[in-house]
Amino acid sequence: MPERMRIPKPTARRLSLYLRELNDSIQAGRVRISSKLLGDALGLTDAQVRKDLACFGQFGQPGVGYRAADLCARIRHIMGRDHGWNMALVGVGNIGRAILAYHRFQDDGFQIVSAFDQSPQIVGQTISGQKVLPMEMLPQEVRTREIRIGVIATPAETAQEVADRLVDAGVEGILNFAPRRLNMPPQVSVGTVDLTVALEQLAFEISIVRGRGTTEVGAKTC
Amino acid sequence: MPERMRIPKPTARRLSLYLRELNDSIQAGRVRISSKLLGDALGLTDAQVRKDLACFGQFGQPGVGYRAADLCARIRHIMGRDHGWNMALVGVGNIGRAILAYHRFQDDGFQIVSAFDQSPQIVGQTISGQKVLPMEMLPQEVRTREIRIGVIATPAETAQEVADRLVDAGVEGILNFAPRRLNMPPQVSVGTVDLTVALEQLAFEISIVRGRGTTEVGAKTC
DNA sequence: CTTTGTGAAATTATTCACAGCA
DNA sequence: TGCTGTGAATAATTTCACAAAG
Repeated sequence: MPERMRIPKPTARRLSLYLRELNDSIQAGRVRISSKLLGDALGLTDAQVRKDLACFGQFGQPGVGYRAADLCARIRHIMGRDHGWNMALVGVGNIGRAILAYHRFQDDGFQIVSAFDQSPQIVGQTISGQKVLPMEMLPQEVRTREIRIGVIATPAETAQEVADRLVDAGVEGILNFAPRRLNMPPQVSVGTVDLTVALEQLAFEISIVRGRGTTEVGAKTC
Repeated sequence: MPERMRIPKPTARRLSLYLRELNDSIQAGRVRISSKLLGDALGLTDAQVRKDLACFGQFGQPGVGYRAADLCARIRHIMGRDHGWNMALVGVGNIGRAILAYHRFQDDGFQIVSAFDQSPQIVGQTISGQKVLPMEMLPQEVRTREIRIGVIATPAETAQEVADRLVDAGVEGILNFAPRRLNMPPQVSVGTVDLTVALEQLAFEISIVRGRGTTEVGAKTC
């Protein structure tokens, strides 16, 4: 078997789903699991699951399936989930507060260890156990607390500036909740959670499902 | 030019981004806009932008570009954004409260008009101006308030059941914040916002960018 | 008989490149 | 010249289908 390869982006997205389903299955007492079973639970074909897993080597047994615990540990390691990730939150408004209060993150090994806000009214308050710090302390906090991920929960207008400051401070990745595309150097990874986009996509799908199968102007078969 | 066609899923995702950028550009006083300009702002090629827009007919002028206001109106209509969408929120915990407080939704034409919770402790409270109702009132509210979208912000365990009740009540689409795949009839559209998946993808990308370009076991060139 | 791993085929999406219009 | 619309080429992803292994 060859050695180096590139993981398709869709595969990377699904990895997270495999991990969750695997955890649930193990919790439920399952010891072995087949690509069919995994796929059915997630709405994927068995072939898809096998192709995805094959990216990381071969640890299934023909005729038997995968050992759930092994597979799970393997994927956890691949995804860097076998250790914790310290995160800094910037922007303690509505969304920021929800993120601070959302303890599932902690359970999953992602911990917000520092929170920042630009507003003097908010700095100094303690919210969900986090004392909100002024932006000036960002570089120092990233260094001393080994923060690797920045979470942006500011309005769109300040998102790019905050992102730049996070990168300067040394984070390796950014999770962006602001409805704005971030311009970042390629060595910094960016993930986006955009509620408006999610809603608009949904509205679009609904509009298509019902009534006009397309637009009324008509266009070619793309 | 032919008449019916199917919109590629990636195109549907980008439509939302075009709309936002177009709004910003118009706000900034721009009257005409080219595929190059739009693409640069969003990190896409000009060809990509043109191909996407071509799905809905042709309204660009060679040598000139698109009339920003026209294009914007066109996309708004296509996406069903030329009218409001009434939504029901189910689950008024951390995430639910954040969604209620997130007034950007309202600005964008998506309005939460009813909120529900299973817990007797929460039912009856007024949160961000919404009186929380018991689940029993769901069908009636969906009917009388013309609710078309259900937003699920419950724990994973109850998400499927809530989804079923929303569908029974008559919603056409569901926005799911619970970390669980929903099994739905095909005529109901589902959008998912999954924070853990977003974070894990980010962690995965970071792990790959630095150090090992792949896993140490090595696999084939997928 | 079941299920993996995987080439080969099919499908889907993106980029190229250029004719034609302003 | 600048820019759209689009067929043709390319690239990426998924599905098929089957040999080999338990």
